[in-house]
Amino acid sequence: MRYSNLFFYTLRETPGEAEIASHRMMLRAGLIRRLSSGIYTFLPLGYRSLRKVEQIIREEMDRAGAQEMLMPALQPQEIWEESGRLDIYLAENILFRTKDRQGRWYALGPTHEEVVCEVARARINSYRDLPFTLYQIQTKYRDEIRPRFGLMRGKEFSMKDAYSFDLDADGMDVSYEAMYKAYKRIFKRCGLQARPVEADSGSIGGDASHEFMVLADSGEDTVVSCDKCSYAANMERAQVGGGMQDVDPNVEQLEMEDIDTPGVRTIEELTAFLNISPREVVKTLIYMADEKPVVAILRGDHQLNDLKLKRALGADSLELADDKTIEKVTGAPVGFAGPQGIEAGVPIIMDRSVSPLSNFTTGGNKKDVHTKNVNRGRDFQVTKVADIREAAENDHCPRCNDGKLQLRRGVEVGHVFKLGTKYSKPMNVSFTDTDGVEAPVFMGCYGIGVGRTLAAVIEQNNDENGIVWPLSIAPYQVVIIPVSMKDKEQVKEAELVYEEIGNSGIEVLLDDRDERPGVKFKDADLIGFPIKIVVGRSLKEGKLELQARCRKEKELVPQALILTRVQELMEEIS
RNA sequence: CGGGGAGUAGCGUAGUCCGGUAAACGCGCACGUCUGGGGGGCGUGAGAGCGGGGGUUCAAAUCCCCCCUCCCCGACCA
Repeated sequence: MRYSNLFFYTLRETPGEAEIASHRMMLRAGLIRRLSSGIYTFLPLGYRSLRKVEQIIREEMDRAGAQEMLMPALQPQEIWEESGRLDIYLAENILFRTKDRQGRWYALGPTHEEVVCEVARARINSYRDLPFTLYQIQTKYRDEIRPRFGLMRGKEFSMKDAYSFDLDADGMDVSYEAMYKAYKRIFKRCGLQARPVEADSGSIGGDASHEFMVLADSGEDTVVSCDKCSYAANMERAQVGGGMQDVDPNVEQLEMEDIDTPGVRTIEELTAFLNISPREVVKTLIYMADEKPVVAILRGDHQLNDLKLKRALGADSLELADDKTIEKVTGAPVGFAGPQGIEAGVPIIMDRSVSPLSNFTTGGNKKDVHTKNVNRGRDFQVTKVADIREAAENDHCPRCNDGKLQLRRGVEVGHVFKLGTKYSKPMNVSFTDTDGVEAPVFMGCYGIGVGRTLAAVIEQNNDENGIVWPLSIAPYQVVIIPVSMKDKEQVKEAELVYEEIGNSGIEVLLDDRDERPGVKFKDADLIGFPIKIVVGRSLKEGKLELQARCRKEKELVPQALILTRVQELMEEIS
């Protein structure tokens, strides 16, 4: 391809809409263009890279034994009723829906569990028909609450989604493992450092799941990892280790005492008012779990993790209680709750870190009053002790003895789930086993955000001049720049090299624009082609300049050797 | 949806508080010219009526009302 024929543009200045590196650079390099919030056009250069990511995914999925198919984006609403997910998705307002001329409802698929189940059950009769794994690369539609960061979160986005079907849980584990391994290879080939972390399965549901995270400051998730062992988890799920010591029996339990704390509601206000550490305070939160009030208590310097609380309670829904409920449960307005004197029958869930505390300060369950020297056992009883707080920097690792937890930001590029029979039961995907008994299949589902992966690659591979594409997914592998289009010798040589390299199967772009050299160099760096050949002043000595985008050094290569040297360099940087 | 910010030429912005009579600047674009190894110089020129609608006023980018769009922080997810 010649620049003179290429549909592209680059922007000198950063469009105001872009905040993070990948978004900025994709706009500046002319890879994508926004049509509307969360909706993007892939321009030719960006689309080439996107297709390369897709191709890597295809190769690795096929290698893992999965089979590609293509399901419809437009889905009749009935199948969503059948799986029982329609209400949930409608409540979340995430579906793009439309009616046909007959008034029937359709949804633009936000995901494809329902459709794939419909397909699979048509085929599966006997245990002999299992196992298999299907996948597709499809555009998904989700009315996201907040699209952002360019390709990172869109209303329309490309996703590879795969679904495995197995006889039983063991089979499912094998399929899961195969996908897990394939994912590692996919991200590695894309030039990404992605790390699998334990994850919450969210609205897709299911038992176990891992997310593949790319560490980046711009990431929307927080990744918790151990500095000594391999433990890593999404903040949503991250456990907290450390001993669960009990109260020191030698500490004398002092008399409870009320303190007047007018207008003091938050932990910050309280610790400032009393001049004590938040570690000596117990914070009391009132939640509604499945419509019933519960009390959660944790140390003043900790944050509650509501997903963990929800799991500890085995609840389906969990939300903060409203002011009215809080008054009813504690007898005081918001901000003065304490575990002592809670309404009878309301369960109290205590975070493990509260266990060793004695004579602590907490809300007095009266307006403008806090109470000190509160003690568990004497002053209140807990229903359950559990790990319900958010992990914090330097917390103990839950898996190894001496590790400390670290918090980093990450981008979720892939997610693998063990679904079990969550969809196969309602969707009636079953088979007859060897005993002639009908049983539901065990499913897994496996997603990769294709565009998001592309963005993550740029997030991880860029410098002040632009993108530094890994060879595997660069829009073109090599760019040839004749320094002056007025120099006939340079132009002639550039054309020859362009032919030679192109004929060898390498993807090459010739910058035949009559631009000043600085412009050509800047564009090449911004778009980030892995290899650059400059035909310039050294041509007089019969030499060409060769440079990898990811390296500082340039080398002079005799004309006759350029193809060989390019091939070697490609080998070196891949 | 709650909180914060912003819509002025293809892009980046100034002007808005304190209304004032051809809407400014840089980049990009076109033409000419000098140049030709990191977004070059000089000159000439085209391009917006200020997100949309309504109102106030002698006069509105600027003040008031309504609406739309975009970005950032939170809940959601690949």
